[in-house]
Amino acid sequence: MPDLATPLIAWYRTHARDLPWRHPGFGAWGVLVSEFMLQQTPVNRVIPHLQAWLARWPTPAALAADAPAEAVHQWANLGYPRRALWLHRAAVEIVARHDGDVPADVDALLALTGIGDYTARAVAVFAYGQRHPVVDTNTRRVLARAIDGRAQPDPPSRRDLIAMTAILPDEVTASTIVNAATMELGATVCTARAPRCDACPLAAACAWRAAGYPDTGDNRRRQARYEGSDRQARGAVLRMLRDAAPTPIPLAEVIADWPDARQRDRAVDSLIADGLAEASEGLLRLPT
DNA sequence: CTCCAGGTAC
DNA sequence: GTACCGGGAG
Repeated sequence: MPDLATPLIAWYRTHARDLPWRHPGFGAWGVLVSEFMLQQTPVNRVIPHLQAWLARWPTPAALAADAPAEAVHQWANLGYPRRALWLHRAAVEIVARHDGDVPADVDALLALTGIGDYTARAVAVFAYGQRHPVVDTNTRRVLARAIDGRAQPDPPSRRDLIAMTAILPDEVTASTIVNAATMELGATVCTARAPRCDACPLAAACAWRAAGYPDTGDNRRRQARYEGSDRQARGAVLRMLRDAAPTPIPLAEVIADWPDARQRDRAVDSLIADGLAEASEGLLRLPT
């Protein structure tokens, strides 16, 4: 196994982007909120929303004291609005179970709503300085190329955590940097479509490069089309509720001009099932 | 068309 | 293991 940690650390020192959540003292709550927003959403779209969110709710207790509707409304057009609901639930759980302090223990973090393997370890590592493997889509791609010699990673699995652990230095501070540097490399250099291998600190050690950049196939899931999808319909319903909030909307007026009435009804029902909307007396509103 | 600091529930 | 969940930018 080649040493990837040393070149990653050296590269990160000079190439890391200056992102808000990387500033010392940003705080565990700030890190947690940023990680929720960064789930499937690019950095540049997150930053303004993150700052507005933390200005309004500087602590888990502040968010927990407001209605879920406020969280869904503040989430605006970030996408995957269940994350807003989950973040609110997590804040309530943090107040109930941890006296309002974001827990540092991975298992305690995993027990919070909306937090899985990635987010739990990201908070434990980046907010609390612990040594754990932090594995996101960028990390999986870097490891697939540098170690396995494959163009694209397999679908996420527990093996990813083992693979990442294998390249982490024993020393805690260095392991934190390697976690961040691997994600950063995947986000800015070892990208999915047009990697800049001439600028890569791992070029000398990369198995994919050594093999001549073979096209090893692509086992990733294909994303469903968005145009005309149920997701688009849900987004339209929720946007209407946000724009009207706090005023509820008569059910008969909810995206009344949507071309597919069946799909519109399905969208409303699924939003209610997710807890993102509530219906009563013929009116639809954000969750109270 | 593709991609994106994932997680949940079945 | 698979399906589902937004929206914007390239």
